[in-house]
Amino acid sequence: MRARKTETEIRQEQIVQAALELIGEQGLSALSIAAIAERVGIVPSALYRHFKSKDEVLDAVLELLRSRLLANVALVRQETPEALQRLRRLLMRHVQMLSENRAVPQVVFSDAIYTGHPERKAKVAQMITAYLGGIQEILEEGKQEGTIRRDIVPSTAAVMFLGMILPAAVLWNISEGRFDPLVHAESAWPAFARCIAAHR
Amino acid sequence: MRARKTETEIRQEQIVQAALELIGEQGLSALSIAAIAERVGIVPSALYRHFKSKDEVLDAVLELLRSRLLANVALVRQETPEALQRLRRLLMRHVQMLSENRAVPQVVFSDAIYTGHPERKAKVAQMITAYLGGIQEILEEGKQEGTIRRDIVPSTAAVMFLGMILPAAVLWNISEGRFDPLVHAESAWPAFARCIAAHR
DNA sequence: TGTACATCAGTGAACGCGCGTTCACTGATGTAC
DNA sequence: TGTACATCAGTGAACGCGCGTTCACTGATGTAC
Repeated sequence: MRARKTETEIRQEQIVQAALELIGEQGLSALSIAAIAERVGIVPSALYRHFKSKDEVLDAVLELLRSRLLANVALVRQETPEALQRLRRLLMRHVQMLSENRAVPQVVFSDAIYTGHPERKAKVAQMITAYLGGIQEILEEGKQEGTIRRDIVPSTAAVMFLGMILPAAVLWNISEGRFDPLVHAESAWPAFARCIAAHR
Repeated sequence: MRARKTETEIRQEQIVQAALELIGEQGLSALSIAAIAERVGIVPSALYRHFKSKDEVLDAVLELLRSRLLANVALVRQETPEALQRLRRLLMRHVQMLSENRAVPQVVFSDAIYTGHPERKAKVAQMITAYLGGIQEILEEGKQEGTIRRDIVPSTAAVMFLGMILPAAVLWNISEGRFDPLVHAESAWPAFARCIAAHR
């Protein structure tokens, strides 16, 4: 059966979305042009009408993840002015993003996306650095407000913040969903907050 | 040039070691039988005198990593009796292990080692669970000693402990070594310790 | 309103490369006599 | 001490499979007249 003819722009979105889902389900290493095409409902060679190569698809996937990741930081800044509240919400948002989008950690962790592509590795590095930068900024502001301890080093605390998310993502992935990142985040947050909050 | 004939037992060790190094340098997805053989100094087909398949090599690599990882926990228990000191040393040991052995995170994070191999995924899961279990035990004992806060949930704190290591490993990897896990660990530890230590 | 034409996404066959794996053969090493 | 033999690790050629990619052709869709 011949697939309905569809504009390139729409097909590109469908392709990136399909790739994202497949990465989340089976990991990046199992991602193939054939699988993407099948999910979109076209034949593998038809995909090349919309992307020049598999690499271009991966770049587009990366770009989508980047925008979603950084959107969370901006969103949280708008939601509430207080540093600790912002971080708490960011944590919850991020953890929720995980369950909706298993692809995030799969891509960040994957070596396949890097090897032989230094510029792509740099892009992921930049993406994570930007995210950490956002967290650091919130921490800095909190220090000035007086809600965050003075002796907290923002760059360290930002990485520790990631430490509530990354291991949870790994465990969730490896335990076939038995480990619940949301439960962990809710349990870890009070300890983390106590750790960085100024004494009342 | 023909390679010197060598006992299977020795060659197996060489092969596993070579695989471990290659994974650390280039990632699991770039690991090939040809590359392993070249590093050992034999021809690809000769590798099959010592291992039945690439999967068997990977299993052996995994087993080696498992034993090294868990050895750290046992070692630290012997070194010192006090819970906080044990954790501190475990952290330092683990971080140092990272710099000597980039393969650890590469394997744990890789999806390629799992896809289509549920029993191997289970093995990694078990390996991480055992490691976390060791940390939990130390925490439990610390609570009984009175050096660790009563309201700390050991399972949560154990995952947070991993949170000082995993993100550091990712950042180290992605930043091409610019981010230093050891520096991070030393900066993060006081905050973590304050977070879980009982008030004096 | 109807017809001819241009555009471009979809198709299936085929190609080529990388890579794990097999196999018949080689030759080094240790052992039996 | 010397010779014949068994064992088994090493070799290179070849195979087959998966997968990304190309290409000539098809046919749906929208536009010009």
